[in-house]
Amino acid sequence: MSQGLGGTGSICYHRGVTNELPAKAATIKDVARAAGVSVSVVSRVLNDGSGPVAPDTRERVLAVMEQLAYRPRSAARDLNRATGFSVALVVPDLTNPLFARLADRIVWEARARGVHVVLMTTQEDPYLERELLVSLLDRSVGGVIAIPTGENADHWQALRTHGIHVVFVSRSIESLRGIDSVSIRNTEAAAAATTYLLDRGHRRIGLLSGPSQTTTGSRRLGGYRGALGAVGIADDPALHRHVPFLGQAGADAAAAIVSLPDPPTALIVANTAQVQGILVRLRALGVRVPDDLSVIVFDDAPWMELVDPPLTSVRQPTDLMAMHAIEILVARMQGRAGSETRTVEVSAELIERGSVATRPVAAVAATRRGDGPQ
Amino acid sequence: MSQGLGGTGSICYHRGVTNELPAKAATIKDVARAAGVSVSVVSRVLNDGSGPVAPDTRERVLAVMEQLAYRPRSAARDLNRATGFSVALVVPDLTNPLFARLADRIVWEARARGVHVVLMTTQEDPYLERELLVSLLDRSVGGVIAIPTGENADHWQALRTHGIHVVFVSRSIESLRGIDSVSIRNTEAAAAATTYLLDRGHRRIGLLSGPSQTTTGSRRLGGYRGALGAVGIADDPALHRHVPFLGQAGADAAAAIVSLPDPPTALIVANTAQVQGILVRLRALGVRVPDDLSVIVFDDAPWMELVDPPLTSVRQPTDLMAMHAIEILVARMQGRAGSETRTVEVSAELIERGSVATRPVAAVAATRRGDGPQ
DNA sequence: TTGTATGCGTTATCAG
DNA sequence: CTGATAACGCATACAA
Repeated sequence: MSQGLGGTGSICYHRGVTNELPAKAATIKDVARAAGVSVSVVSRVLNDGSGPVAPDTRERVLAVMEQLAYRPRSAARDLNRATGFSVALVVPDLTNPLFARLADRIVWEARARGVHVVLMTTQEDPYLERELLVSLLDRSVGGVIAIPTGENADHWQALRTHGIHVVFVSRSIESLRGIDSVSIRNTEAAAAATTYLLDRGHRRIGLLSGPSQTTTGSRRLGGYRGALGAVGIADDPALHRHVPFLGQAGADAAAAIVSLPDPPTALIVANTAQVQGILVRLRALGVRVPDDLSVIVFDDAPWMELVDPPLTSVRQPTDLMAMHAIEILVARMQGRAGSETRTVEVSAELIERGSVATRPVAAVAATRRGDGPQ
Repeated sequence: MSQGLGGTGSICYHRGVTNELPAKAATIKDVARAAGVSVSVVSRVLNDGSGPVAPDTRERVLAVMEQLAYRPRSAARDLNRATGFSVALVVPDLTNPLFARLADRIVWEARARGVHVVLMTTQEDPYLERELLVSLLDRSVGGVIAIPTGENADHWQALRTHGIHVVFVSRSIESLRGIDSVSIRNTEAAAAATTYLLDRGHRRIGLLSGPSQTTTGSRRLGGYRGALGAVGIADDPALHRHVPFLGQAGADAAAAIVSLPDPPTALIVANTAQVQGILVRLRALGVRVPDDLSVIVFDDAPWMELVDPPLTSVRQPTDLMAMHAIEILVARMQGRAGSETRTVEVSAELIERGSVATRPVAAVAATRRGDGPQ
């Protein structure tokens, strides 16, 4: 199945040139002296609008800073402010392409605003998450953008009490009113995916969602139920499973559902972290997609057009979400942004590919609103 | 092809409960007063081995800290040290699964050692990279782990001159001796992949690698050439392309190579960032894999077993690389780790799946070493 | 417009 | 074992 490459030993140490010694960095005082001014003046040219500085003086100071390769020390500046100007990004893990994309864009947007991002991963573990939140109490960051596990409501509150702003992305915590959040319209997205399947003749539709304590888990279930109810289909509990994000519970649930006495003809995989595992299991089970089972997955990824069949998916506007999140957070850190909490919801998009088949069912309700493929 | 979900407007603001006011955090002085001791004592219990403290005194102080929810302020601590104890992680982008995995593991390993990691992405842009490196001169971090673009050798040096340690991962910079690095054995891995194809009867083998100024680009080409030369095959320049990491140059190059008068029967995609695009293009061109063209890709990803056919790939031990990188960096930041630079090279692994066909070529050299599938 | 002095929270150096 | 006190590098009232 696999073979090692490049020899037997897996590690090799190689000794090379010697490291050189560090030099002593210039301080604001050095600059002041070299420029023949006081530290206050230097400080003022550093923070542009903080006070009057004669044009030529500024020029001179700037030159000296350049020549001395002076860089203001962040630790010293932060000591005066209430908190640092960095933000923490707390995500479950980076192996999930959705989270990786979100992180990528958030880092990008943050850089554009001059703020550093310290990255932390919870691995979906509430205990680990709690530790991370506690470590953030050192005020090294001025705010946090997070995809929360769903637990630790008290610790999230504690952060805010300590003056550290919080913005939830993708998921949020229901019991925690008063925290800004950015996400897709989960209810509507799930409802639309369900309706899409209904429109194509499917009547028994399965749903694999995230844990019920996450908003993505509960709301997507809500949307699914709503769409089903709208056409008078009773919710069959056997067709739905809340599965954890990690582990193979998703695959197991998929296997269980397709082996039901009266199996579904379509399946919505609303647990982003589980689509890989579920698809692999379905394949192993010999379930043909879409002939035996139509499939729609959350969320979209580049490889989905390469698999057989190409996957129909719900794509989330990660760029937009990242932008809103960082924008809100920075606004809060700078004191602007009003006192009311902001809840931004953006639309997801259904990407039609080949994993959904049309069922030749008796009578497809002809009274459905016309939101089919364009 | 796609449809919006959840209504027309894409954004929706929702006003909710009011944010509450931040409280003033306790300082070491507050703790000292409340515990009836001096700040020195509190400082000592904070940094465990820094001085003698009576057992019961410690107990009392600890209790007060707990009760006051005291958290030492990082900015203040850092002001004394030479640099902060965080590290920066500089990667091209997180949409590349390899880099995302690396980042995930590095963050994990870092947390285990109590160090924060600030994430930065270069988007493969040398100018952007330079800006980032300059911003690091504020000594907010004590070290950097990076996948360098290949340029900015001077700026990397500058960092070290300012006392900030650097460890390269995956790629390194040839001209920069004296910087620690961790990577796979690129030459050997590429040679092994090439040999694997040779063993299966392929004689015209194409290679799509990264830019020549990156070590992954140059060394993989070296390994490929070496393997070819070892069996007396002349290197045909038409079969090899250095392509940038971003953009569709990879797809274009693939298209060009397969439409050659005498096209290759196998292709090694050694540019990790380009495999998606190249595969999509090949499919669009109607090139059947592996019937028309055998394919081996760097690096492995979970979805590769889902595509048709499942992709044979070279997997990199990201966990191991992450561990070595952070270990070396932390060692340097703590002053341990000798003066000679460390170059760690780990083995990659060939994952055999279905994208390589055996060619019924006249005479497959029977004198090859037996490193076939196990 | 510029300089002086003080504070930010912690660590480290000493003397008790 | 404990407690003053001086850095650490920068920002900022306030005085000149």
